Amino acid sequence: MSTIVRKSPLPRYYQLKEIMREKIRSGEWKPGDLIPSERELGEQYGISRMTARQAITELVNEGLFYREQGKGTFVSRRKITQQLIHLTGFTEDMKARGQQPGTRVLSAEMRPADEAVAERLRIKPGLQIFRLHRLRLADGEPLAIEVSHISFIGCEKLLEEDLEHNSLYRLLETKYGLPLVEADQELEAGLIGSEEAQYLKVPVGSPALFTRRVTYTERNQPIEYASSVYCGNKYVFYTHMKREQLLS
Amino acid sequence: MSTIVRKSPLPRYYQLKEIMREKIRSGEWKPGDLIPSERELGEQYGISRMTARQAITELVNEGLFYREQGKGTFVSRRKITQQLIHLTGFTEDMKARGQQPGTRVLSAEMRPADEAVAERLRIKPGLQIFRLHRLRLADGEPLAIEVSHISFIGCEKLLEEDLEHNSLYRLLETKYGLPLVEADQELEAGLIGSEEAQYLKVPVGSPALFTRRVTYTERNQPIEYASSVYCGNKYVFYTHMKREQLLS
DNA sequence: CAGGCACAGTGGTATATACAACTATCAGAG
DNA sequence: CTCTGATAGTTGTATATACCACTGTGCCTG
Repeated sequence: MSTIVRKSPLPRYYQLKEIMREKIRSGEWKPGDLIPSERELGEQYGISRMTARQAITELVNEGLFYREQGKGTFVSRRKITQQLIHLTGFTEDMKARGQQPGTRVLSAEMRPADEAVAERLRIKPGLQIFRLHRLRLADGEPLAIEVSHISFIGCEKLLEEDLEHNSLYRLLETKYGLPLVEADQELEAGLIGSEEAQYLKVPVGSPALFTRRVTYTERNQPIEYASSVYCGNKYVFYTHMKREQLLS
Repeated sequence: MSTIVRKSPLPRYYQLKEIMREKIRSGEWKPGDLIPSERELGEQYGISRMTARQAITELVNEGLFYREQGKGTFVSRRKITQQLIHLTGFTEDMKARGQQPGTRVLSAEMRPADEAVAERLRIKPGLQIFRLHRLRLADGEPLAIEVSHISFIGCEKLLEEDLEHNSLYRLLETKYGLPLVEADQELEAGLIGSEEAQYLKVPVGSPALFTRRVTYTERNQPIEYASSVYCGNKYVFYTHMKREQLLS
């Protein structure tokens, strides 16, 4: 069992968060399970109840747990609430769900934008853009196919990146200085086609969730148009909605 | 100035949250402003630093404040256009899309909550709840089937409402005084089953978009659990996402 | 003048403690 | 049998305290 140490550079509540995340990932704690009480966790790891409580509270906020007064704290059945109104890439999304993201690059190339893509990226058709075709895995299993079209000055440098082990979004934001501010996304139900069926290892005609997303950097500049096909029976999209703004 | 009292039924940190919200609403605290320190707030309102900190932490989580270590806590600069994902019922949703909503009530009854529903509504299994089964039309064409489970004190009065010509959400908010504040929704791709196929007039095995939604009224009290099946080829779900950003 | 250091103020982490509110269970009274 | 009350265990709220990490200021030294 992992232990929590004083000397570690990381705070104790953070260490406990990671330990509990791992218990979910590994399946030791399953959805609906009652987890040990705050006092129990504190005692078990040699930290105070309030510190354990802080770790739990943050995971509750992230949607991994829910509490019921007088009864205890439980592992969520739905995995995410708040977090997903936030724009996340596949990598971040999977981590938030407690699954291990994986990627296989099927192709990466520069090529001219066709009309549909050009319109979404607000560029002229025929301009050279970076096109990335990836198979996405969760815990090693094929989950989705994603085609990204990226357009910015110098985007051909992406050809030299290792996109199997790096998050595209993280790269854009850190190395290329392109903050991803917001995105418009469409979701639609459909059926798996023959080409996708091979990659995803499911029968043709299985349910599929199609998503199309335009991601914007600063000044509402479109930078990516991505279209994905998720296996319908392996992926649930979560969203959180608010009725009215708290502030006028 | 408002004060925080011990006798109040509401917790102190909650009272302070409301006070600070009001300061933002009223313009006393403007975006970018430095707010008083945790110690200062505690002293000012006669509560401990940790209690003040809890109030601030929750407002940070809600995006109203951001903290900078060593400097202080500031009012967020971000526009409050955050709530781009509006919580809407079917009626409002269709109107926003420029289509004519229609409804056929298939059944409306009181009956005991099964385990799955009870958990989502955070009530005990077996409690009597209102169950509404509706076929939803857009411009006269069948679009979706929706089953709503509603639980609040006096919900049996809904049996007498005309729910073919009134929006359920509007009724709850206006007549029953139950504001619908937010909702968690799941979306998943699937296939149309035989029963649904008849109502929706599409072949069995057509693509379908399944949604499950828990709607909350004040104080995070779940009030409705609705599960819907949309014809996959007639409905697209739109969402707008923002990236969580460190403002500084 | 330039650089460095001390200091005060801020949020960040952590503990110990106490009681309230709520839930489930069980024993006992009626 | 049913109802009541006691009880133990849970999360929820609240306090007091302590020290750490980081930031800005300004004084002091070189």
